[in-house]
Parts: sequence; structure tokens; C-alpha cells
Amino acid sequence: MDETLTRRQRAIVQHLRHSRERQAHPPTLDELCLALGLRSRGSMHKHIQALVEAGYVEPLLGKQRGVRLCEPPEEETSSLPLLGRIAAGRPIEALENPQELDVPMQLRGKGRCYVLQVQGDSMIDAGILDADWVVIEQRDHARDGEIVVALIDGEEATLKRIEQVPGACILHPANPELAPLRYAPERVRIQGVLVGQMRAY
Amino acid sequence: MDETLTRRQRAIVQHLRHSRERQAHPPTLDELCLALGLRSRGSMHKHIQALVEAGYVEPLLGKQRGVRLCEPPEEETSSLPLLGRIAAGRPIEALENPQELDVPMQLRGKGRCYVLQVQGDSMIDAGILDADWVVIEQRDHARDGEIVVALIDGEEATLKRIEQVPGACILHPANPELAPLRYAPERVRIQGVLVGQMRAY
DNA sequence: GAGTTTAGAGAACCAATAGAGAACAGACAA
DNA sequence: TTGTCTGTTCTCTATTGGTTCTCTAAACTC
Repeated sequence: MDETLTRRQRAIVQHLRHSRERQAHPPTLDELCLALGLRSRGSMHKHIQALVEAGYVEPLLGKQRGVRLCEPPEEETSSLPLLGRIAAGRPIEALENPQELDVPMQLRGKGRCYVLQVQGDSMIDAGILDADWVVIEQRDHARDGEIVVALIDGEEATLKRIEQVPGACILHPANPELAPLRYAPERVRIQGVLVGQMRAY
Repeated sequence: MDETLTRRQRAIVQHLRHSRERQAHPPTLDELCLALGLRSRGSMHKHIQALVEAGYVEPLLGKQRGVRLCEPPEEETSSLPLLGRIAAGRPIEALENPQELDVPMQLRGKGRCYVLQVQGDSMIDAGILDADWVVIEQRDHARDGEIVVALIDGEEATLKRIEQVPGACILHPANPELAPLRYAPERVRIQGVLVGQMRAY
């Protein structure tokens, strides 16, 4: 957030961001006063005007409640970047023209996420088939049993279920024809954790 | 919903959305007044006019009750109804409070779609696990090899791969422990075809 | 310390929104 | 046809909530 704002103004913007997610309509000046501990609508109005000036709030031209306050930095995209394809034993095959894919909120993790398309059948017993999209939450650590995107020796990327034991990192494919792989922990870097999956028929 | 609507207008739109699912006719102005606690038809009419202006309600040109209020086809929501859970051999377990689930366009069919949550492992070899969401395109026919929601004898619903041969309809589970089921074609009604799938971890 | 700036209080004002109620007109049923 | 139901239009009124103003106290600058 812009540091040219005063503390009060910042607090107002914060509150607006929060309340926008919960409420259908923007608050009134009085409600803002109540929420932020002011007692004068006039003072609040002055702050709001300053925020309009700074571009943080839509100009509210006499309009009643309804259309009054709004945030310009509308970062409400529901799509995630589709970075490329992942197959066991090769680097992630990046797309030359990065695409975006709509991903419902239910399929996302808490952190930053991206999407990869699976290539191959190494996780078939986990219900992950060739050409499925997997939603990956960017993280550098994982709990045992989670399915991760792991980078081995800095070059091979793979999607596997992880097991971390003292002195070793074991990557389990979910395919009876493939054997688990055992690596020294320093050779394996976790790039993300599987949090969602989608398939089109 | 549009933030430019006033509180009352929003409430009316909400009410219309709900009542539309329960009632055959759109309500009269008086009924709307009753439902929303107004006493003046004239006031309600003013609100409705505003909604017509905003594109939320069909213009009701003198028409009597029947065809009066309607929602704009502006149904550009990207969510589909989550109707309930489907398990082999039981009716679809409907949810008491119908939910909506965001579904990306890539996972949809051409026609009308809905979402079911899978219960059980009968399609595990097709990568469909317990608790997965499946996106179903409403259709009454399918091609061999497609995975369908089939209603057997009008009461049991099941998700299976279909094979139609002269004189019989065979439903294949994708689980080595379960055997295909063979029915007379008239006992099987196709309710939809699997077009997408989602899983949260 | 005097002047200036800033945040806030509170009052007054007024436009937007909301509703009531009456009167009228068209639609529909008996 | 007549009577009822229902949409339409109108006026009048109340409330809500944005706007503007003055005043005060605190903070900040020189």
C-alpha cells in the first residue's frame, strides 16, 4: 500500500478491503466511523475525499450508500497461470506462451498457486492420469504423504508422493510398475505441493 | 451482484431468485410487498422499474401477473449447482441446501451442466476417487465408452462407463473387484455424461 | 513560543432513497 | 357486462446518508 497515506487512511483502506468480502454493499460513512472509532461523519468524509484523491476510492458523487466506496486495485482474478507440463524425469516443459486457467477457490491452497499439466501415468493409482491438470501451491517444504513437485539435482522435475526419513528423501510413484526413488535430501528441492486437480473429458 | 443497486433493489433481486425456484408464476407486486414488508404497491413498482432499467428484470409492459417479473438472462456466473452425492446403487443423495460450485469453462460440456460428488471407489481405475467432484452434462443419450450417470429402474443412480449392444445396456465399473452390470435397455435411463472432474487435496 | 498544519467533533444542509396512499387503467373471470 | 385483480402514475412525506461548514485541540515547523 502507498506509504504516502496517513495511518488513518491506511486503516480505512484495510477496513474496506475486509468488509468488501463480507458485505454486499459498501459501508456508509457512519458505519465506517463506528468501525474505526470516529464520532464525526464529517471527519470521515474528509479522509474519504483524500482517498479519492489518491485513487484508492471511487469518487462517490452524491450517490447514497450503494455506490460509495470502492477500491481501484481490483485484483480479483480467479485464474492461475498454467506453467507447462510435468512428467517424471524431465524438467518442467515450459509453455512458450503462458496461459491462464480458471481454478475454483476450492481447489487452491492458501498460498501462491500455479497449474501444471501431467504427462504420463506415474501417479495413476492416486487418480492422477495423463493430461490432468494439477494445482500446485508454491512451497519449499511438505509433510510426509503429500504429493509434491520435486526438483532433483536442479534439473529433473517430478510429481511424487514424498516421504522424508533421516538421511534420505524417498519419492513414491503411485504406479505398481514403478519403484520408489531414494535420494539424499540435499538433492531434492520441493517446489510445490499438490492441492487440487482437474480433468476434462 | 451489481454494487450499483440499492439495498432494497438487491433484496428484491434476491427474493426473486429464490421464489423463482419454488413458484410457477412470477409474483405480483402485492405479493412482493408482502414478502419484503412494504405496504405500498406504488413503491414496489418504482423499485421494479429501477431493476428493469438496470437490466435485472424483464420489462413488464402492462402484462398481468403471469409473465411479469423475470431475471435477465445475464446469468454469466461461472458456477454450477452442486446437486448432491452419487454412489453406485442408491438414488442421488440430494443436498438439503443446494450449493454452487465454481467450475472452469474447460471442464464443462456444451449443454446444461451440474456437479455431483462421488461416493465410493467404483470408478477408481478411471481416476475417479471417493469425494471427487464430477461435472455432468445433462443428456439422455451417450456414446459407448462414455462415463454416464445412469438411473436404473427409476430409482438407483450410478456413475459407470456405458456400453450399448443390441438388447442390452452394460454398465462397466472401473474397479477390478466389481463386475459389469447388464440391463435391458428400457431399465436404464441416462441422466448425463461425465465431462469434467475436480479434486481438492 | 508563535504560526501552521492536521485530525477530529459537531452542526446544518440537502440530495438520494424509501415508503404510503390515492387514483386510474387495462386484464381477466364469472 | 361487472367486479376484482393488478400494473401504472402521481403526490406527499420521512429517513438515510453525503457534503460543507465552523470550531477546537493536538502536533509539527520555524
